[in-house]
Amino acid sequence: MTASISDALLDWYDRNARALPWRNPPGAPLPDDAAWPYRVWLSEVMLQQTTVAAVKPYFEAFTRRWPTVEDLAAAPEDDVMAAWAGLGYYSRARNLVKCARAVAARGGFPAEEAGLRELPGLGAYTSAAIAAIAFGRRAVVVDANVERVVARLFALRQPLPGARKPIREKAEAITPEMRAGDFAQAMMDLGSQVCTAKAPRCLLCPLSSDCEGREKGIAESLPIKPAKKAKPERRGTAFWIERINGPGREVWLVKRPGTGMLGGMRALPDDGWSARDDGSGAAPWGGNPEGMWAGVWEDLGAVRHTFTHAHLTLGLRRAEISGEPGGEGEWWPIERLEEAGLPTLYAKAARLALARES
DNA sequence: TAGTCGTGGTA
DNA sequence: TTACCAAGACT
Repeated sequence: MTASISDALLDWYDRNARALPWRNPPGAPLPDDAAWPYRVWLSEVMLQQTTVAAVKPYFEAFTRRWPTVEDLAAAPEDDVMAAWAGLGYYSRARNLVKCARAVAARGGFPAEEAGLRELPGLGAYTSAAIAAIAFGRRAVVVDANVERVVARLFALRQPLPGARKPIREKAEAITPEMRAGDFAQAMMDLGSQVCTAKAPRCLLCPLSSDCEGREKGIAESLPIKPAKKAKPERRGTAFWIERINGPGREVWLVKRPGTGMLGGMRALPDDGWSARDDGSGAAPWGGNPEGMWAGVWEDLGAVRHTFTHAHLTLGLRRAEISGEPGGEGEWWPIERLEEAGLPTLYAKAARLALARES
């Protein structure tokens, strides 16, 4: 019975696999290409908590700019962070560089799940996925799609996260010896296109005749998840400091601390807002906005942004100065602001500031 | 274990 | 508009 589940799923995958830039066609031998594990690894890291549609342009840009893991290992971390801007979860980008350098130093990716698991940014899911997809190893690959499909297939009513252990056991039981990589990707394709979180399309499902959840009429309600906490509302202020330099204008950018929210990313200076606290309203280099440059501030309005665990209303104030703002930072030509790699929050603020200009 | 950490699409 | 959520890792 368990063997027939993987057979039915692989048959479905052979006919319905999505064509993706990082994907080997179903049933095809592993590519004999030194960059193949690199491309699998890069795609898997990018796909962590991130949709296929969002990843595609970043994957194309990264592989065009850094075709091999050695190229990425040699890149300045700042360049990689800037290239990652907009994709979110920026600790992934920091770990990406660490991992690339570790892999380049050891002469390639480990082919076994245990070796992969020791690399920065590779947890249980990603190491299993790379072992199976890039190297053809039998590995039990469990992501949110697999959790959903398995919970429904076996009518597992226990709520998450407690259900993780029985889910893993069931996933282990249906993972085939051969084509484990295709099987993993088939489970994820099924979860994203057929066995979806809302309104599963059981009529199209190759496993519907095996599905206990469907039989019992509870598939759509599974897996049971804990209620989410409400996001707090936060307020903060960012500062758009501009100067004229020759023919062009420049804006003062800072770099955020390496850890925490938007860690390591370029940003506008702000008043110290965080997911836990409102900002002070004061500029970071000392004094309140009415002090040092009394009267020079122009109120540009505010942008809204939602993070994983907070809503933020970020007010924006503008000043044009001739000296230096003080503190660490750099003047950045506004003409080339796209290249600064601002995360989306500050990209929104920049659009607001520039919409008010000229 | 539970909290932290982005973003954009969708209903 | 709001709430959910997507190929999770780390602490």
